[in-house]
Amino acid sequence: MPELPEVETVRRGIEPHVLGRTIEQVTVRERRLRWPVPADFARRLEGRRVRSVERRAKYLLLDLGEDRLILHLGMSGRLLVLEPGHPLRKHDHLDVRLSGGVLLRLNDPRRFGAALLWPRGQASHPLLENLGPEPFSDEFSGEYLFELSRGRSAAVKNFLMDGRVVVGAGNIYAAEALFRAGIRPGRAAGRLTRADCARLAAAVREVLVEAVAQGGTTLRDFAGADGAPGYFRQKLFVYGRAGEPCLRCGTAIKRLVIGQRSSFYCPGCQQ
DNA sequence: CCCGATTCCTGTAGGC
DNA sequence: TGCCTACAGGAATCGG
Repeated sequence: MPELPEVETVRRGIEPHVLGRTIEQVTVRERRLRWPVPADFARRLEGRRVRSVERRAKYLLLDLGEDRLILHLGMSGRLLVLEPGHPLRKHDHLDVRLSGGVLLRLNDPRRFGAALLWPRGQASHPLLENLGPEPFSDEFSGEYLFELSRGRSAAVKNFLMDGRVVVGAGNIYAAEALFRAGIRPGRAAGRLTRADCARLAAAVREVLVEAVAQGGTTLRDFAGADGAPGYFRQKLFVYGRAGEPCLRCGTAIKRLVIGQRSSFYCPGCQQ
């Protein structure tokens, strides 16, 4: 389930292999991703040089000059760096062959991912224009969370996972950040105190930094560009641990459904 | 604007 | 062994 740390891990994994290289051939085997891959996708990529590899929220952005390539891994997407001619596997939807014998391959069983183009002439892209701040930016702070959450009745976990509030936190890291901040996931966002928000903003940054350092979290599907799993799973305090003792206080971790998603928390550590 | 429910999709796990 | 169902979830979209 690629959240910010997983996408950043993929970005770091592909950057040294694709930066500065020229796209020689593009193969689209399946256009039906989250949105259809544009009909002229291959034509607009071929011959372009990769000028930068960046990440915004959970999107990968490759600057190709005339266009920026937007890639999203959905929840089962993998972006692998391979050698040309690597055997095809099921759900290998997209191949980008670059100079120097590099093959960038998108595999995505659930097809929630996306491969789109953002023409240079357009100032913004609809998918990117309403995104909130990056969690590591100065804009994202306890005070920011406090002000934005006033009057909001939504559960703080949903608030945290709302990309208009802050980007990058999905189900796993929202749960872990709330644990570290000592806040129950079902609490109304508007009832958080200033101190709660300060701890929460710090916890979000902390958990994401640590997860990036571990190469992300692999539960089942996720792999970096080299196919290796992430190791943050070993550092999860609550996610997926319903019924198990809290690593901090020993109380049994509880699971409840918030916003149609499993949520996990420690009744002892979180109020 | 805000919020909750629904929707897309396939692999996997659990029940019988 | 095989069939069925529930579940996993990023995030757009829709209805209230």
